[in-house]
Amino acid sequence: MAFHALSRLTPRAREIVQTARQLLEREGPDALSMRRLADQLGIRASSIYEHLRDKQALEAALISVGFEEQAELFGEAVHRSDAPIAALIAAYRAFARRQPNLYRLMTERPLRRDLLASGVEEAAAMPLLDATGGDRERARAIWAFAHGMVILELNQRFPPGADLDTTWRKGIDALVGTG
Amino acid sequence: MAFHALSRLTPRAREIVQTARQLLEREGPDALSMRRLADQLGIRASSIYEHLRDKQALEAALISVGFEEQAELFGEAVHRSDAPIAALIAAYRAFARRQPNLYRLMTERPLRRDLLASGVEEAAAMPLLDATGGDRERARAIWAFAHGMVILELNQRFPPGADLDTTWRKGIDALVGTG
DNA sequence: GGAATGCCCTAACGGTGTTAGGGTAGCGCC
DNA sequence: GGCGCTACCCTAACACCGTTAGGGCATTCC
Repeated sequence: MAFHALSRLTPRAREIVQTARQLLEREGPDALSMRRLADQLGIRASSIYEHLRDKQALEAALISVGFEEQAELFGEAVHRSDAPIAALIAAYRAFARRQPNLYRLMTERPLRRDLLASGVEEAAAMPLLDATGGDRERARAIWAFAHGMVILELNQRFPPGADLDTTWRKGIDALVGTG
Repeated sequence: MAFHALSRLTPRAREIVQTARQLLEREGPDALSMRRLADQLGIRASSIYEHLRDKQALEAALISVGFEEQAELFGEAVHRSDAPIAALIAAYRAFARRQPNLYRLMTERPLRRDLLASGVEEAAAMPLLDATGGDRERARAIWAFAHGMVILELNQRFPPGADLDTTWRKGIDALVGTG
């Protein structure tokens, strides 16, 4: 199911995107260059353009995959639990920690929505909207808190000793109320 | 007072940082290259290295200035208002909207604290800690929410019609409680 | 056999951060 | 007056980046 976001790509393009993902996550954002990626594939950088229009398209494909996986993970979390919001938030944090570089790529700049696989952004957002009973305001506030916590944590902006589990819990309690 | 963060730099280095700030804010992050900056100054890129160790040092100087200005603005907001947290959050949002590129630079990656002017990060964080009466957990949760809202807004991640003023208000109300 | 498709190549362009090594104008000091 | 020092700038080059132009070579299909 995780390959649907790439269904419009040729098989070779899919391979390239998969390799790019491993490269990004294993060696960090600076390693995700067309030349480094080509090295990894055993070809020259210019050959990549035979399969993907440019680097933006590559990044959009990676982001699409990320959204699709989020949709799956978050939907599952909501369904499995009787405290759906807390479960979803835990899944959100886990996603970011497991693949911090992909998470950064997905959030650090405005999205090129015209390059994304259609529907993936909405699919990733849906479980939270479900969990809040369709309350968009609350969903947005919770999302903002979760993203803020995740990215400040990834960027090591909290003091070393900070008890972030407690901060998460208190923040969620406040924003969810009796949800 | 906004120049204290640069007090360890030579006068020429200060000029370069000021020019860099204008360039960053007026033409965006891609414009902040050593060559573009040098053009703006009427010199060659390599001459900049006479005054600043490298680009990281330049960015650290910009970030230091940003923290110092935040400290001043946030401190003022807290002192002027009888709803200090709400006032501080409004100032936080205003800072980010007025200089989005500097705000991004300040938050998008882990800080090189060894390169910052000493004390500026703490000075910027102090007003919020004051406003929460020293409650670090609450301060962190509020900060995470505020940063999340700001950066998602800057990155245009909310739907076009979203009523963000309401989201801000509800989020703050929930996190602040009767504060 | 001939055409089309898929995939890769070399070579180059203009951009990036950065370094090595050299120059020159102005100032204080003997 | 001349010496040295400081502040400031220079050219040339290196290795990297994304990207394009133009060419080659096998496999597949008619």
